[in-house]
Amino acid sequence: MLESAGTVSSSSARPRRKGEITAERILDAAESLFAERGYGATTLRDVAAAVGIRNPSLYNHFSSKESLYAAVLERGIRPVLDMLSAEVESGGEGAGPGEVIADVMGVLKEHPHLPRLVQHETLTGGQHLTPMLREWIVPVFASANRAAANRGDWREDQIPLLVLAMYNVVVGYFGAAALLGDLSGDDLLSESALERQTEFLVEFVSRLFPERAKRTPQD
Amino acid sequence: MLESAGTVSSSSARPRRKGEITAERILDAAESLFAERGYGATTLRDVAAAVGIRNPSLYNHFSSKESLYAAVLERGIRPVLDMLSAEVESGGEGAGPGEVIADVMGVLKEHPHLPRLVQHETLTGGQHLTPMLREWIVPVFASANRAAANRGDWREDQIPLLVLAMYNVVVGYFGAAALLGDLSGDDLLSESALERQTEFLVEFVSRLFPERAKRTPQD
Amino acid sequence: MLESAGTVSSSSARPRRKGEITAERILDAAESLFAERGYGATTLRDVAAAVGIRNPSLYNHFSSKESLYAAVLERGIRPVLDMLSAEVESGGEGAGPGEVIADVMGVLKEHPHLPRLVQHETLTGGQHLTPMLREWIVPVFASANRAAANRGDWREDQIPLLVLAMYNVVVGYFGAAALLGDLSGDDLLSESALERQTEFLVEFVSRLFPERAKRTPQD
Amino acid sequence: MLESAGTVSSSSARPRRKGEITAERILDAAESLFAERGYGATTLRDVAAAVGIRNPSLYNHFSSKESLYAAVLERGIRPVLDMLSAEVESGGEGAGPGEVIADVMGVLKEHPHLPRLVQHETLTGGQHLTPMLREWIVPVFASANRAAANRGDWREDQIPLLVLAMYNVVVGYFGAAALLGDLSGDDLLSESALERQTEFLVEFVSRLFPERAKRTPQD
DNA sequence: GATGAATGAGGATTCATTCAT
DNA sequence: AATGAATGAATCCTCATTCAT
Repeated sequence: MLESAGTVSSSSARPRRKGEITAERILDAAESLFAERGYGATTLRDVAAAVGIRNPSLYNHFSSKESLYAAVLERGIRPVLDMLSAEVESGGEGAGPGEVIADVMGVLKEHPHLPRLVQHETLTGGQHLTPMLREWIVPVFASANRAAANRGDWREDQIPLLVLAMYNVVVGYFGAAALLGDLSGDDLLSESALERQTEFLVEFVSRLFPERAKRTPQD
Repeated sequence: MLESAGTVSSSSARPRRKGEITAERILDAAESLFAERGYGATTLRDVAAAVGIRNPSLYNHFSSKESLYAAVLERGIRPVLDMLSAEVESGGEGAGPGEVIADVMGVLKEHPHLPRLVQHETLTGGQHLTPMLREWIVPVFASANRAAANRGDWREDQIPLLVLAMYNVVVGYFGAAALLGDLSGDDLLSESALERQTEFLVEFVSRLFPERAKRTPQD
Repeated sequence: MLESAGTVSSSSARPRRKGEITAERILDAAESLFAERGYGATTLRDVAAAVGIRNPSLYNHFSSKESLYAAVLERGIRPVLDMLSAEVESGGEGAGPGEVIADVMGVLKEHPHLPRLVQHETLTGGQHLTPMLREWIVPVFASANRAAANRGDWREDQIPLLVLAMYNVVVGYFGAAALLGDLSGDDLLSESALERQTEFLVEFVSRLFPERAKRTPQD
Repeated sequence: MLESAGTVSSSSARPRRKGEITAERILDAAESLFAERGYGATTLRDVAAAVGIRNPSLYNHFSSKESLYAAVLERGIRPVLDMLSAEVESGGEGAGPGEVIADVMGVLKEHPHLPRLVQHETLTGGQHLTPMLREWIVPVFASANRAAANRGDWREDQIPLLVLAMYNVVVGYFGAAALLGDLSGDDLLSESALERQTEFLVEFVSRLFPERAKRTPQD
């Protein structure tokens, strides 16, 4: 998931300075812990311990807990937004909802902490979302609404609810993974489980937008 | 359990003692704050302040933060479980998915903090869920699975994912209300918004289980 | 030790009112706890719990923790002082050190908490000893010094140290009972153990004041 | 272990780091306060104040109040045990009871808080004594018993009581010092007072084991 | 006489943060 | 870049005490 931070001494293509790599390791640890416990319940001591350094050393890389959190969100959310932007820019024409879902799942599979991170943030009102990130949410939602509206299958005033529902289905799966995994013994984040979920989601949207053909002819 | 706190003035069947009413107010405040911030990020000082008492007075009613949290979960989740149990006991025959959804939304409308509470709990792995509550989750999930399987519309191995998806759609709406309300200006928890969401959900499930008749040829 | 507080309804010679008996029970519980833990580490909640009442009810009988403590000391120390006074008043002539020791042990046997109580008090500098009690200590010590000096067996400047030593031997036995009992399994406060200790003490002092006859002839 | 803290100025063999010296000062302050008030009645705030640091800084050196207490006991009791062990190892042959007493007093003179510390601990049942320390008590007592039994002056079943008595005489002196000093104006812990007490104790034991020659006819 | 409720003061402990080294 | 030490603020919780009932 995180190419083993092990010995970096060796010759890497781009030689990272030690500090740089430490910052990265801090971000990794913080991402995991913030995702698990949320901002308020995560302590910098735990982050430092996970990295293997002492508490104050974090301040050599991030100026405060808030800024570390912002950096984690930034780094985590960026690729998703990039993907969605690309999707949007391409007009969303080629890609049906199934393809979009599959693409999203592809990105999330590589960043499995992100959805929980976002859910924590969402639950608490998104107070820590940087303004920049907040600015992204509205247009992404809007373009998703437009895309969905294009399908023509739903009443216009239900479109936002539908988008929200899809968001919750996708993101909620990751959020529930810990508890359900604990209760059932299955690992919902395993390679195969994620594949099954992706397949399920494609089927899921295909039922919600049944007549894909309908859209393109006259559009 | 919480007959609308409305007029406390006089002729009540069971005269509440002062402490009882305070305990209830503590539960109310705690429910709201725990729902907003989660267990770890909620401070007893804030709970006390919301009730209008001093911090140590909480301990006249609850022996610890944990026990207060347990009481909040207990009180909040009980009615939902009761409703679901009733639904299950009635064999689930009469009620189609739409009706169940509508019933669930009816209960949640009265306990709008509950879903966020449960989402926080879910995200953090449910460590604070009392064993009693954990015991409930599995059978409820199982019976939901059975009910969904009866519809015959989905591949068997997709049924649990479908149930989870429905759970996330229903619960996620409440969880996102704060952030979206903040961004869009709409109050997703208003009477009308909840009605719209309920209506949407009925439509939503009707698309996922399209041919209701199909199931009960001989029933 | 405390004639079973059980049902008091019955006709006692002196009919105690309920409150009176409660105060006594409070003193009993407090004596035991103060002896065990000392003043600072004993909580009124524990005292109340031992009596079977709620914390604030103590204030119907004693105006504060300090005054309860004073009452415990007062009640406990009084009989010892009385005995010692009597011993002193009788001129100390008839009684040899052995008899005095035996008498002291006889009293302490009935008040086994007292020595620990006094030791706690002594260790912390006796700040809580009521002035009245402090006033007693000096003359009792003085008369003990005189009695010991009369024996003529010790250098005069060693007399106070000798008295102190005897005091420590007698009182220390009770103080060590808890720990030694725990380590060895024996109950140092059992009837038989106390008898053995008394016998030992008589022997002990007889060695320290070997020539008892010496004193009386010409005195 | 505690090479007289005297001049810290400069040329010390092992250069102490600042933290090390602070930890030592914390131990000193804690030893004094625990000895004065016992574990329960001593607050970390007072310890910190005595050291001249703020309360939470203690946690940079000791992980909890309990562990600080354990460290105090450990550091304080160690030298006494070492001395007693040496005494025991040397077979106890050469040294008569008087010499042992004098040696013990020599050590305690350097650690005048220790006896009170131990008395507090003893009074409350020794709950805080680390298991390691508890393990020491039994063998030390046993070897003292053997040594005393060797003298042949006492009935065998009185030996343990005799050892306990001697322990109480020695330790009790320090415990009573505060109160008696307060009442009489003398400082029982002054150099001269301790010398007088040592001299007294030698005399004291010589009376309890009068005929030293008796033991070693053939030795 | 007893108690439920309330509370100011304080107790141990944690946390984010700073700073000299 | 890392850390040991220090700390103000805050956290959960306890305690002695009060007061209305």
